[in-house]
Amino acid sequence: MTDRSERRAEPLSREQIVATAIAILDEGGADALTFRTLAARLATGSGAIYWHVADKQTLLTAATDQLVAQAIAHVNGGASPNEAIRVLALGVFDAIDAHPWVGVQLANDPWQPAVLRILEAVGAQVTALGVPKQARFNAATALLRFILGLAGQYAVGSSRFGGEMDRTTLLTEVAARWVQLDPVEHPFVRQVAAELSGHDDRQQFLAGVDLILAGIERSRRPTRDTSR
Amino acid sequence: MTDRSERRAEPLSREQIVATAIAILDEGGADALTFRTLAARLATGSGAIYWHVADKQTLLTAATDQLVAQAIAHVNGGASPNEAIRVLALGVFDAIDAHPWVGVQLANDPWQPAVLRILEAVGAQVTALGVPKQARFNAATALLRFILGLAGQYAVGSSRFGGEMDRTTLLTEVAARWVQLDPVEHPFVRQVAAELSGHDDRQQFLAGVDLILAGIERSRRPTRDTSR
DNA sequence: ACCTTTATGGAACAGCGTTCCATTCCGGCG
DNA sequence: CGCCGGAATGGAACGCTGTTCCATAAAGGT
Repeated sequence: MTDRSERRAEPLSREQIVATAIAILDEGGADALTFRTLAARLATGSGAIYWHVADKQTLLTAATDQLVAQAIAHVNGGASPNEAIRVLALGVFDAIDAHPWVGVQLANDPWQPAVLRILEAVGAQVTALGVPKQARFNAATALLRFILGLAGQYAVGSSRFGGEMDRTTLLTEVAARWVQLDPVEHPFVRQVAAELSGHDDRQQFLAGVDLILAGIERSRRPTRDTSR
Repeated sequence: MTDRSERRAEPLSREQIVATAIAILDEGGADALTFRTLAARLATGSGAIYWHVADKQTLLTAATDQLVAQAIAHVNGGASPNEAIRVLALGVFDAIDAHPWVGVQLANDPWQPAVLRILEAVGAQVTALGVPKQARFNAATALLRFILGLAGQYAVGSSRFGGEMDRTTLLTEVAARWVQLDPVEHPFVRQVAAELSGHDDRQQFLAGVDLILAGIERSRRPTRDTSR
């Protein structure tokens, strides 16, 4: 335009932009982050952001990677591999629980750095478990897919209901919808609805991890398979 | 505007709209479907579609539900529960393989009818497996989450690369990127990259399912857990 | 002193989902 | 038979998005 104010006191930086993006996402969910709200919060124009960040996808990927990295940084305890995997999985779980938009992001781009980070950590523990080399990839990706499946599960809690209700009321509402389903077409879901409202997501998640761990252990010491 | 042509020969219907949406999605991927392209293909205006379909999310949910229903309709064979679960899982796998946008959709909304359908079918087989009542929910959702994790995995193959390359070249490209990673930070992923390009997604998926099935079976006949 | 590079921020653009509304037709009622 | 309310249509318009463009400004090298 006509006159232009002087250059900003504190210059923009990629770190600052990512941090502000995380703050907006935490406050308002996945939909709250736009380049305009971001620019407003940073007291700049949307164009300036593009000098530091290629596009929105890159920004989301960077934000996700940062939180996941924090979440799984403290895993290398001296515990057993099984226990390390539980700690690792719960770390990701808690990160998604605290920042539901991370779940959306993890589910939507399976080869982003954050996912690689999780796969790497899982793979290390699977290796430590003594799983033979050819089976490691399958075992690690099975665990990874289970964790990312959770990510999708949580995606809705924030995006669909806008973070306005907490997890318990959400589950109760879903359970209420499930009981009203057709008993002929959905007997199992109906039956299981009762457990839904009172259950603990964290515990259920851990049970799933243990199920896979049991499967890994069992496949390492094969017994006769009576089911085939 | 001034003059208005007569009413259309064949009236619109929800079924027709969903079918056309599926066709567009199959041809151009998730991004190809807009209410404008849809209206153009139906030879109408975007506004008319809203009389039959509430919004885009509803349309996507309906399209996904239809394909998933087809995919798992023929499962109730007389085979063993384990085998039925494999057939079921592979049915979903193949549906996502044939229509990658279904993967995106399944991953993004965990409580849509299509997901309920899968959970119901899985739950029925888990019940038939003889899993005790309290453990059924965990077992079924573990399988479900694994399948939905796959859904996310496939989401990118279509959305990021626009369906321009097939799965093999995509995997080769990912593998090539993985080998160039920092050996200190990503030893496992680097080591595993070699298996990635030559591997069979379907087989790996089935191996994961078997891993969980083994875990379910093992937890039904508990042995001493040496890992805790 | 100059000119290139880095950096900024606001305007502009194309496209999206959705809403609005004038219009058309059909079925039932007086 | 005439009419009229509501089902259905389709195109314009709205507000918003991610992204691009560009005039500007300071910093840095020579």
